[in-house]
Amino acid sequence: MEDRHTPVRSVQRLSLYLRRLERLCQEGARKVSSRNLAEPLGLTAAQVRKDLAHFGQFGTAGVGYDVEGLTEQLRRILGTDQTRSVILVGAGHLGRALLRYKGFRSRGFEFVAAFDVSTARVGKTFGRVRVWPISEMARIVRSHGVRLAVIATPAEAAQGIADALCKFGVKGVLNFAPTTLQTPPGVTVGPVDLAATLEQLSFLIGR
Amino acid sequence: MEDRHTPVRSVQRLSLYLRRLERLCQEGARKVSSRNLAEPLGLTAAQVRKDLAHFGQFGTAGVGYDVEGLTEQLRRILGTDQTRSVILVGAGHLGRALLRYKGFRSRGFEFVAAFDVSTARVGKTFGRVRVWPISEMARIVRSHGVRLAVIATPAEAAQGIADALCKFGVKGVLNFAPTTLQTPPGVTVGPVDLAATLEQLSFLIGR
DNA sequence: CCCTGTGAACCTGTTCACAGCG
DNA sequence: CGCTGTGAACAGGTTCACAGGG
Repeated sequence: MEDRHTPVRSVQRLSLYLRRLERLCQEGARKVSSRNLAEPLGLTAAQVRKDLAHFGQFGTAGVGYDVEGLTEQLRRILGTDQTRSVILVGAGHLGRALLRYKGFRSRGFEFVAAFDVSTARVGKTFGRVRVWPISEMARIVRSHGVRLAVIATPAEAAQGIADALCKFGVKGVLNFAPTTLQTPPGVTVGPVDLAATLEQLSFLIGR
Repeated sequence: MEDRHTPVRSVQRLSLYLRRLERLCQEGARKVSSRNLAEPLGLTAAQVRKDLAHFGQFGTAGVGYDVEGLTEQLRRILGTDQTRSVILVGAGHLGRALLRYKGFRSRGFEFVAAFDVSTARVGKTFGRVRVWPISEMARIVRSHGVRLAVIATPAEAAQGIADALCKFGVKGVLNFAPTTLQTPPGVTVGPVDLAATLEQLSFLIGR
Protein backbone atom coordinates (compact mmCIF):
# COMPACT_ATOMS: atom_id res chain seq x y z
CA MET A 1 0.00 0.00 0.00
CA GLU A 2 1.12 3.54 0.76
CA ASP A 3 0.52 4.44 -2.87
CA ARG A 4 0.52 8.00 -4.08
CA HIS A 5 -2.85 8.30 -5.75
CA THR A 6 -5.00 7.91 -2.68
CA PRO A 7 -8.44 9.57 -2.89
CA VAL A 8 -8.28 13.14 -1.65
CA ARG A 9 -11.43 12.61 0.36
CA SER A 10 -9.79 9.76 2.26
CA VAL A 11 -6.96 12.04 3.33
CA GLN A 12 -9.44 14.68 4.44
CA ARG A 13 -11.12 12.13 6.65
CA LEU A 14 -7.78 11.12 8.19
CA SER A 15 -7.80 14.46 9.99
CA LEU A 16 -11.23 13.70 11.42
CA TYR A 17 -10.08 10.26 12.59
CA LEU A 18 -7.09 11.84 14.24
CA ARG A 19 -9.24 14.26 16.16
CA ARG A 20 -11.59 11.54 17.31
CA LEU A 21 -8.66 9.38 18.37
CA GLU A 22 -7.28 12.23 20.49
CA ARG A 23 -10.64 12.52 22.19
CA LEU A 24 -10.87 8.76 22.77
CA CYS A 25 -7.36 8.81 24.21
CA GLN A 26 -8.35 11.54 26.68
CA GLU A 27 -11.33 9.44 27.68
CA GLY A 28 -8.94 6.59 28.44
CA ALA A 29 -9.92 4.24 25.60
CA ARG A 30 -7.13 1.94 24.43
CA LYS A 31 -8.90 0.21 21.55
CA VAL A 32 -11.50 1.44 19.08
CA SER A 33 -13.55 -0.32 16.41
CA SER A 34 -14.07 1.13 12.95
CA ARG A 35 -17.69 1.60 13.91
CA ASN A 36 -16.92 3.54 17.06
CA LEU A 37 -14.47 5.67 15.12
CA ALA A 38 -16.91 6.36 12.32
CA GLU A 39 -20.33 6.97 13.77
CA PRO A 40 -19.71 10.06 15.89
CA LEU A 41 -18.21 11.57 12.74
CA GLY A 42 -21.26 10.75 10.68
CA LEU A 43 -19.41 8.16 8.58
CA THR A 44 -19.69 4.40 8.10
CA ALA A 45 -17.44 1.69 9.51
CA ALA A 46 -16.63 0.36 6.04
CA GLN A 47 -15.47 3.78 4.96
CA VAL A 48 -13.03 4.02 7.86
CA ARG A 49 -11.58 0.61 7.06
CA LYS A 50 -11.24 1.44 3.35
CA ASP A 51 -9.60 4.78 4.08
CA LEU A 52 -7.05 3.28 6.43
CA ALA A 53 -6.40 0.37 4.07
CA HIS A 54 -4.89 2.83 1.58
CA PHE A 55 -1.98 3.30 3.94
CA GLY A 56 -1.45 -0.09 5.52
CA GLN A 57 -2.94 -2.56 7.96
CA PHE A 58 -3.34 -0.99 11.35
CA GLY A 59 -6.08 -3.03 12.98
CA THR A 60 -6.43 -6.35 14.76
CA ALA A 61 -9.28 -8.58 13.62
CA GLY A 62 -11.80 -9.18 16.37
CA VAL A 63 -10.40 -6.31 18.43
CA GLY A 64 -10.18 -3.08 16.48
CA TYR A 65 -7.47 -0.41 16.33
CA ASP A 66 -5.01 0.56 19.02
CA VAL A 67 -5.87 4.16 19.86
CA GLU A 68 -2.37 5.36 20.59
CA GLY A 69 -0.76 3.36 17.81
CA LEU A 70 -3.18 4.53 15.14
CA THR A 71 -2.78 8.13 16.32
CA GLU A 72 0.96 7.92 15.75
CA GLN A 73 0.51 6.31 12.36
CA LEU A 74 -1.93 8.96 11.17
CA ARG A 75 0.34 11.76 12.32
CA ARG A 76 3.20 10.16 10.44
CA ILE A 77 1.09 9.82 7.30
CA LEU A 78 -0.05 13.44 7.48
CA GLY A 79 3.51 14.57 8.14
CA THR A 80 2.65 16.25 11.42
CA ASP A 81 4.66 13.95 13.67
CA GLN A 82 7.33 16.63 13.50
CA THR A 83 6.47 20.33 13.81
CA ARG A 84 5.96 22.10 10.49
CA SER A 85 6.96 25.73 10.06
CA VAL A 86 4.34 27.98 8.51
CA ILE A 87 4.31 31.63 7.53
CA LEU A 88 1.38 34.01 7.27
CA VAL A 89 1.03 36.71 4.65
CA GLY A 90 -1.50 39.43 5.38
CA ALA A 91 -1.83 40.49 9.01
CA GLY A 92 -5.32 41.98 8.86
CA HIS A 93 -8.07 41.00 11.28
CA LEU A 94 -8.38 37.50 9.87
CA GLY A 95 -4.63 36.93 9.59
CA ARG A 96 -4.05 38.04 13.18
CA ALA A 97 -6.81 35.75 14.40
CA LEU A 98 -5.09 32.86 12.61
CA LEU A 99 -1.77 33.70 14.27
CA ARG A 100 -3.53 33.30 17.62
CA TYR A 101 -5.52 30.22 16.69
CA LYS A 102 -4.52 27.46 19.13
CA GLY A 103 -5.67 24.64 16.89
CA PHE A 104 -2.70 24.94 14.54
CA ARG A 105 0.01 24.58 17.16
CA SER A 106 -1.69 21.66 18.87
CA ARG A 107 -1.78 19.81 15.56
CA GLY A 108 1.89 20.28 14.77
CA PHE A 109 2.05 23.62 12.96
CA GLU A 110 4.04 26.65 14.06
CA PHE A 111 3.97 30.15 12.61
CA VAL A 112 7.55 31.34 12.36
CA ALA A 113 6.80 34.74 10.83
CA ALA A 114 4.08 36.98 9.42
CA PHE A 115 4.32 39.53 6.61
CA ASP A 116 2.33 42.60 5.65
CA VAL A 117 2.60 45.61 3.37
CA SER A 118 1.36 48.01 6.06
CA THR A 119 4.12 49.82 7.94
CA ALA A 120 1.63 50.21 10.79
CA ARG A 121 1.61 46.43 11.27
CA VAL A 122 5.26 45.69 10.57
CA GLY A 123 7.28 45.25 13.76
CA LYS A 124 4.23 44.37 15.85
CA THR A 125 3.76 40.95 17.44
CA PHE A 126 0.55 38.91 17.53
CA GLY A 127 0.36 35.65 19.46
CA ARG A 128 4.17 35.64 19.78
CA VAL A 129 4.61 35.99 16.00
CA ARG A 130 6.40 39.04 14.60
CA VAL A 131 5.20 40.88 11.50
CA TRP A 132 7.88 41.61 8.87
CA PRO A 133 7.84 43.68 5.67
CA ILE A 134 7.20 41.72 2.48
CA SER A 135 10.77 42.45 1.40
CA GLU A 136 12.00 40.08 4.11
CA MET A 137 9.89 37.19 2.87
CA ALA A 138 12.46 35.58 0.56
CA ARG A 139 15.16 35.57 3.22
CA ILE A 140 13.01 34.16 6.03
CA VAL A 141 11.26 31.52 3.91
CA ARG A 142 14.59 30.25 2.62
CA SER A 143 16.48 30.37 5.88
CA HIS A 144 13.75 28.48 7.75
CA GLY A 145 13.08 26.12 4.84
CA VAL A 146 9.39 27.00 5.09
CA ARG A 147 7.19 24.94 2.81
CA LEU A 148 3.71 25.91 4.04
CA ALA A 149 2.16 29.37 3.87
CA VAL A 150 -1.16 30.95 4.74
CA ILE A 151 -2.43 33.80 2.57
CA ALA A 152 -4.91 36.18 4.20
CA THR A 153 -4.48 39.23 2.01
CA PRO A 154 -7.10 41.04 -0.07
CA ALA A 155 -7.98 39.21 -3.28
CA GLU A 156 -6.03 41.63 -5.48
CA ALA A 157 -2.74 40.92 -3.74
CA ALA A 158 -3.05 37.15 -3.39
CA GLN A 159 -1.81 35.97 -6.78
CA GLY A 160 1.32 38.12 -6.64
CA ILE A 161 2.14 36.83 -3.17
CA ALA A 162 1.52 33.25 -4.28
CA ASP A 163 3.88 33.66 -7.25
CA ALA A 164 6.60 34.96 -4.95
CA LEU A 165 6.08 32.18 -2.41
CA CYS A 166 6.39 29.51 -5.10
CA LYS A 167 9.65 31.08 -6.23
CA PHE A 168 11.00 30.91 -2.69
CA GLY A 169 10.23 27.21 -2.36
CA VAL A 170 6.82 27.09 -0.67
CA LYS A 171 4.95 23.90 -1.62
CA GLY A 172 1.54 24.33 0.01
CA VAL A 173 -0.65 27.42 0.35
CA LEU A 174 -3.72 27.79 2.52
CA ASN A 175 -5.63 30.55 0.74
CA PHE A 176 -8.20 32.69 2.55
CA ALA A 177 -8.27 35.35 -0.16
CA PRO A 178 -11.47 35.19 -2.21
CA THR A 179 -9.80 34.35 -5.50
CA THR A 180 -8.61 31.23 -7.33
CA LEU A 181 -4.83 31.02 -7.28
CA GLN A 182 -2.82 29.69 -10.21
CA THR A 183 0.26 27.77 -9.12
CA PRO A 184 2.87 25.70 -10.91
CA PRO A 185 2.71 21.89 -10.68
CA GLY A 186 4.12 20.68 -7.39
CA VAL A 187 2.52 23.50 -5.41
CA THR A 188 -0.87 22.79 -3.85
CA VAL A 189 -3.49 25.33 -2.86
CA GLY A 190 -6.00 24.65 -0.12
CA PRO A 191 -8.79 27.17 -0.66
CA VAL A 192 -10.78 28.32 2.36
CA ASP A 193 -13.61 30.24 0.81
CA LEU A 194 -15.65 31.77 3.60
CA ALA A 195 -18.30 33.51 1.51
CA ALA A 196 -18.69 30.51 -0.78
CA THR A 197 -19.26 28.19 2.17
CA LEU A 198 -22.00 30.47 3.49
CA GLU A 199 -23.54 30.67 0.02
CA GLN A 200 -23.58 26.89 0.00
CA LEU A 201 -25.64 26.90 3.19
CA SER A 202 -27.84 29.65 1.84
CA PHE A 203 -28.64 27.43 -1.14
CA LEU A 204 -29.39 24.41 0.98
CA ILE A 205 -31.79 26.15 3.34
CA GLY A 206 -33.76 27.57 0.43
CA ARG A 207 -35.84 30.69 0.85
CA MET B 1 -34.70 21.38 -14.39
CA GLU B 2 -34.35 23.05 -10.98
CA ASP B 3 -34.49 19.64 -9.34
CA ARG B 4 -33.60 19.15 -5.70
CA HIS B 5 -30.85 16.57 -5.82
CA THR B 6 -28.21 18.55 -7.60
CA PRO B 7 -24.59 17.49 -6.94
CA VAL B 8 -23.15 19.36 -3.97
CA ARG B 9 -19.96 20.04 -5.89
CA SER B 10 -21.93 21.81 -8.62
CA VAL B 11 -23.40 24.19 -6.08
CA GLN B 12 -19.96 24.87 -4.64
CA ARG B 13 -18.75 25.83 -8.07
CA LEU B 14 -21.70 28.19 -8.53
CA SER B 15 -20.03 30.47 -5.99
CA LEU B 16 -16.85 30.47 -8.03
CA TYR B 17 -18.75 31.30 -11.20
CA LEU B 18 -20.46 34.15 -9.42
CA ARG B 19 -17.16 35.61 -8.31
CA ARG B 20 -15.69 35.37 -11.77
CA LEU B 21 -18.79 36.97 -13.27
CA GLU B 22 -18.48 39.91 -10.89
CA ARG B 23 -14.91 40.37 -12.01
CA LEU B 24 -15.85 40.14 -15.70
CA CYS B 25 -18.60 42.68 -15.10
CA GLN B 26 -16.10 45.12 -13.58
CA GLU B 27 -13.88 44.63 -16.61
CA GLY B 28 -16.80 45.63 -18.79
CA ALA B 29 -17.50 42.24 -20.40
CA ARG B 30 -21.12 41.71 -21.43
CA LYS B 31 -20.91 38.13 -22.67
CA VAL B 32 -18.80 35.17 -21.54
CA SER B 33 -18.28 31.69 -22.95
CA SER B 34 -18.22 28.60 -20.79
CA ARG B 35 -14.54 28.32 -21.59
CA ASN B 36 -13.70 31.84 -20.49
CA LEU B 37 -15.72 31.30 -17.35
CA ALA B 38 -14.03 28.00 -16.53
CA GLU B 39 -10.35 28.25 -17.31
CA PRO B 40 -9.25 30.99 -14.92
CA LEU B 41 -10.94 28.90 -12.22
CA GLY B 42 -9.02 25.78 -13.20
CA LEU B 43 -12.15 24.03 -14.49
CA THR B 44 -13.32 22.80 -17.89
CA ALA B 45 -15.90 24.37 -20.18
CA ALA B 46 -18.00 21.20 -20.19
CA GLN B 47 -18.17 21.25 -16.41
CA VAL B 48 -19.52 24.79 -16.37
CA ARG B 49 -22.20 23.90 -18.90
CA LYS B 50 -23.20 20.77 -17.00
CA ASP B 51 -23.34 22.62 -13.70
CA LEU B 52 -25.53 25.37 -15.08
CA ALA B 53 -27.73 22.87 -16.89
CA HIS B 54 -28.91 21.56 -13.50
CA PHE B 55 -30.74 24.81 -12.97
CA GLY B 56 -31.96 25.80 -16.40
CA GLN B 57 -30.84 27.10 -19.76
CA PHE B 58 -29.05 30.39 -19.39
CA GLY B 59 -26.85 30.59 -22.47
CA THR B 60 -27.21 31.52 -26.10
CA ALA B 61 -25.74 29.10 -28.63
CA GLY B 62 -22.93 30.67 -30.62
CA VAL B 63 -22.64 33.57 -28.17
CA GLY B 64 -22.25 32.41 -24.60
CA TYR B 65 -23.81 33.68 -21.39
CA ASP B 66 -24.94 37.19 -20.57
CA VAL B 67 -22.70 38.33 -17.74
CA GLU B 68 -25.25 40.43 -15.90
CA GLY B 69 -28.12 38.04 -16.50
CA LEU B 70 -26.26 34.98 -15.32
CA THR B 71 -25.04 36.86 -12.26
CA GLU B 72 -28.64 37.59 -11.28
CA GLN B 73 -29.69 34.00 -11.91
CA LEU B 74 -26.90 32.57 -9.79
CA ARG B 75 -27.67 34.94 -6.94
CA ARG B 76 -31.28 33.88 -7.09
CA ILE B 77 -30.35 30.20 -7.08
CA LEU B 78 -28.02 30.66 -4.11
CA GLY B 79 -30.65 32.71 -2.31
CA THR B 80 -28.41 35.73 -1.93
CA ASP B 81 -30.41 38.07 -4.14
CA GLN B 82 -31.93 39.34 -0.90
CA THR B 83 -29.78 40.02 2.17
CA ARG B 84 -29.60 37.10 4.59
CA SER B 85 -29.36 37.73 8.33
CA VAL B 86 -26.64 35.81 10.14
CA ILE B 87 -25.62 35.57 13.78
CA LEU B 88 -22.22 34.76 15.23
CA VAL B 89 -21.67 32.72 18.38
CA GLY B 90 -18.26 33.00 20.00
CA ALA B 91 -16.62 36.43 19.83
CA GLY B 92 -12.99 35.35 20.31
CA HIS B 93 -10.24 36.45 17.96
CA LEU B 94 -11.56 34.39 15.07
CA GLY B 95 -15.19 35.33 15.63
CA ARG B 96 -14.36 39.04 15.79
CA ALA B 97 -12.34 38.77 12.58
CA LEU B 98 -15.38 37.19 10.91
CA LEU B 99 -17.61 40.05 12.09
CA ARG B 100 -15.27 42.43 10.30
CA TYR B 101 -14.81 40.32 7.19
CA LYS B 102 -15.99 42.39 4.23
CA GLY B 103 -16.54 39.39 1.96
CA PHE B 104 -19.75 38.35 3.71
CA ARG B 105 -21.59 41.63 3.37
CA SER B 106 -20.62 42.08 -0.25
CA ARG B 107 -22.06 38.68 -1.04
CA GLY B 108 -25.41 39.31 0.61
CA PHE B 109 -24.90 38.31 4.24
CA GLU B 110 -25.34 40.57 7.24
CA PHE B 111 -24.45 39.85 10.85
CA VAL B 112 -27.32 41.08 12.99
CA ALA B 113 -25.89 40.04 16.37
CA ALA B 114 -23.04 38.21 18.09
CA PHE B 115 -23.13 36.17 21.29
CA ASP B 116 -20.53 35.17 23.86
CA VAL B 117 -20.35 33.73 27.36
CA SER B 118 -17.67 36.20 28.45
CA THR B 119 -19.02 39.24 30.31
CA ALA B 120 -15.87 41.06 29.17
CA ARG B 121 -17.03 40.80 25.57
CA VAL B 122 -20.77 41.29 26.08
CA GLY B 123 -21.87 44.83 25.30
CA LYS B 124 -18.87 45.55 23.08
CA THR B 125 -19.20 46.21 19.35
CA PHE B 126 -17.02 44.80 16.58
CA GLY B 127 -17.44 45.89 12.99
CA ARG B 128 -20.79 47.53 13.93
CA VAL B 129 -22.09 44.28 15.44
CA ARG B 130 -23.02 44.16 19.12
CA VAL B 131 -22.13 41.22 21.38
CA TRP B 132 -24.99 39.87 23.52
CA PRO B 133 -25.09 37.31 26.31
CA ILE B 134 -26.05 33.77 25.26
CA SER B 135 -29.30 34.15 27.19
CA GLU B 136 -30.51 36.65 24.58
CA MET B 137 -29.94 34.23 21.72
CA ALA B 138 -33.43 32.72 21.59
CA ARG B 139 -35.14 36.09 21.55
CA ILE B 140 -32.95 37.67 18.88
CA VAL B 141 -32.88 34.63 16.58
CA ARG B 142 -36.64 34.35 16.70
CA SER B 143 -37.43 38.05 16.39
CA HIS B 144 -35.13 38.47 13.37
CA GLY B 145 -36.13 35.12 11.85
CA VAL B 146 -32.44 34.23 11.57
CA ARG B 147 -31.78 30.99 9.73
CA LEU B 148 -28.00 31.10 9.34
CA ALA B 149 -25.45 31.04 12.16
CA VAL B 150 -21.68 30.98 12.45
CA ILE B 151 -20.14 29.07 15.36
CA ALA B 152 -16.65 30.15 16.40
CA THR B 153 -16.57 28.83 19.97
CA PRO B 154 -14.14 26.35 21.51
CA ALA B 155 -14.85 22.74 20.49
CA GLU B 156 -16.36 21.84 23.88
CA ALA B 157 -19.10 24.47 23.62
CA ALA B 158 -20.03 23.99 19.97
CA GLN B 159 -22.47 21.08 20.18
CA GLY B 160 -24.48 22.70 22.96
CA ILE B 161 -24.74 25.93 21.00
CA ALA B 162 -25.73 24.04 17.87
CA ASP B 163 -28.50 22.21 19.73
CA ALA B 164 -29.86 25.50 21.02
CA LEU B 165 -29.68 27.15 17.60
CA CYS B 166 -31.60 24.29 15.99
CA LYS B 167 -34.30 24.67 18.63
CA PHE B 168 -34.61 28.36 17.83
CA GLY B 169 -35.11 27.71 14.13
CA VAL B 170 -31.65 28.07 12.61
CA LYS B 171 -31.34 25.95 9.44
CA GLY B 172 -27.68 26.34 8.46
CA VAL B 173 -24.55 26.46 10.61
CA LEU B 174 -21.08 27.46 9.51
CA ASN B 175 -18.89 25.68 12.03
CA PHE B 176 -15.35 26.84 12.78
CA ALA B 177 -15.09 24.80 15.99
CA PRO B 178 -12.83 21.76 15.55
CA THR B 179 -15.51 19.16 16.17
CA THR B 180 -18.15 17.34 14.15
CA LEU B 181 -21.62 18.67 14.96
CA GLN B 182 -24.66 16.42 15.12
CA THR B 183 -27.80 18.14 13.88
CA PRO B 184 -31.36 17.02 13.19
CA PRO B 185 -32.48 16.49 9.58
CA GLY B 186 -33.26 19.77 7.92
CA VAL B 187 -30.32 21.55 9.51
CA THR B 188 -27.10 21.68 7.48
CA VAL B 189 -23.59 22.16 8.84
CA GLY B 190 -20.83 23.67 6.76
CA PRO B 191 -17.61 22.66 8.48
CA VAL B 192 -14.59 24.95 8.14
CA ASP B 193 -11.81 22.89 9.57
CA LEU B 194 -8.70 25.03 9.62
CA ALA B 195 -6.28 22.50 11.11
CA ALA B 196 -7.58 19.71 8.90
CA THR B 197 -7.09 21.80 5.77
CA LEU B 198 -3.48 22.48 6.74
CA GLU B 199 -2.95 18.79 7.51
CA GLN B 200 -4.23 18.07 4.03
CA LEU B 201 -1.52 20.29 2.57
CA SER B 202 1.04 18.78 4.89
CA PHE B 203 0.20 15.36 3.50
CA LEU B 204 0.38 16.50 -0.10
CA ILE B 205 3.79 18.15 0.17
CA GLY B 206 5.29 15.05 1.79
CA ARG B 207 8.33 15.33 4.03
C1' DC C 1 -18.09 -14.85 17.40
C1' DC C 2 -16.50 -10.19 16.54
C1' DC C 3 -14.08 -7.17 13.78
C1' DT C 4 -10.70 -6.26 10.07
C1' DG C 5 -9.36 -6.16 5.23
C1' DT C 6 -10.91 -6.47 0.51
C1' DG C 7 -12.80 -7.82 -4.08
C1' DA C 8 -17.04 -6.88 -6.52
C1' DA C 9 -21.25 -4.31 -7.37
C1' DC C 10 -23.11 -0.05 -7.32
C1' DC C 11 -23.65 4.67 -7.84
C1' DT C 12 -22.43 9.47 -8.58
C1' DG C 13 -20.02 12.85 -10.92
C1' DT C 14 -16.79 14.07 -14.81
C1' DT C 15 -15.29 13.96 -19.50
C1' DC C 16 -16.24 13.33 -24.27
C1' DA C 17 -18.36 14.11 -28.57
C1' DC C 18 -21.76 15.84 -31.25
C1' DA C 19 -26.44 17.48 -32.54
C1' DG C 20 -28.60 21.76 -33.04
C1' DC C 21 -29.33 26.62 -32.81
C1' DG C 22 -28.03 31.54 -33.51
C1' DC D 1 -18.91 28.78 -37.89
C1' DG D 2 -18.97 29.18 -32.70
C1' DC D 3 -20.84 27.85 -28.65
C1' DT D 4 -24.53 25.75 -25.86
C1' DG D 5 -26.95 21.75 -24.10
C1' DT D 6 -26.91 16.83 -23.54
C1' DG D 7 -26.86 11.72 -24.06
C1' DA D 8 -23.29 8.25 -23.75
C1' DA D 9 -18.85 6.54 -22.22
C1' DC D 10 -15.76 6.74 -18.45
C1' DA D 11 -13.61 7.19 -13.90
C1' DG D 12 -13.57 7.35 -9.03
C1' DG D 13 -15.45 6.61 -4.65
C1' DT D 14 -18.79 4.34 -1.73
C1' DT D 15 -21.36 0.53 -0.16
C1' DC D 16 -21.94 -4.29 0.26
C1' DA D 17 -20.85 -8.81 1.56
C1' DC D 18 -17.88 -12.07 2.96
C1' DA D 19 -13.42 -14.50 3.68
C1' DG D 20 -10.20 -14.97 7.24
C1' DG D 21 -7.74 -14.10 11.59
C1' DG D 22 -7.67 -13.40 16.73
